[in-house]
Amino acid sequence: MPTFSVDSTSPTPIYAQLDRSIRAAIATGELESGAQLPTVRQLAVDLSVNANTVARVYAQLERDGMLETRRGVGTFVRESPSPQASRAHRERELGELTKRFIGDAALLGFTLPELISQLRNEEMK
Amino acid sequence: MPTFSVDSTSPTPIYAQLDRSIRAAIATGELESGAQLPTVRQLAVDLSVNANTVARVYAQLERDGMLETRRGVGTFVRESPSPQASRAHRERELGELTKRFIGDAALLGFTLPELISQLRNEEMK
DNA sequence: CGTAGTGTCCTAATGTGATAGTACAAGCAG
DNA sequence: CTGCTTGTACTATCACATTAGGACACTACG
Repeated sequence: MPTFSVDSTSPTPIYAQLDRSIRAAIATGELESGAQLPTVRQLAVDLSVNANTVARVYAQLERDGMLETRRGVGTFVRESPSPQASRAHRERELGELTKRFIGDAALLGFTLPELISQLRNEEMK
Repeated sequence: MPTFSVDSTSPTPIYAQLDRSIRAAIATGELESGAQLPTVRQLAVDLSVNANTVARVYAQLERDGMLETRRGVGTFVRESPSPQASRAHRERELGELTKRFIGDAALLGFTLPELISQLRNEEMK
């Protein structure tokens, strides 16, 4: 059972935090293909947020092809959640993402080795 | 002349992004003690943001003791902003950055180990 | 003095995020 | 079928973020 977390005091909207949490959980393998996510109502209780907020995140992730929902059954991780774009395109996008990540973290005073160990921590979760 | 940046398409409120940018600039020494910040109106133009939004961030940072404002003169970095106070803030921001990085990369189909090796490559440059 | 530049304050309007509550639709087990 | 659980849809309400525009207070400078 995955454990998502949101911070209701953060200026970042709850839906955005939950969206990233779920994407990250899938990316790290914490949520495997076909795994069932908590029900809308259950996750709402666990996170102390409104069920509508959870439902909208699930709906958005389904629109994005990450999840598959079956009415009356539950919500599951899709088999092939990553639609393959061209390799070159993906590499280029990743490069930009990485550059931005490093830049933002550098503004906070973090160095590259610290970022790597941070990702390792995520890997261990 | 520090260069702050905000992303109006991000779900994170502009005021929060700007707040973070300024704190980061001070924390990293990019903005030294006593340095003058851009004027409220000028920064608003630079960032394509409303002057009220900038003014409120400045006011908030002054309440937090980071800045000092002098009417009719400008806004300046306070002499001794405590570096310890920003540590928890930095850790939290790094957590959000990391989660976002992983989530965005997941959209491209990249997994955590791939991200780590990507950062390793950057390290070698 | 007058002027320009600065921060501050105010109102109004719009859009979004989050909530509560209710109701409906689809699947499964008895 | 009945009952339960699931996702979905809708209204209404509240709070906040952002914008526009204007007005005011203070300071430096000629």
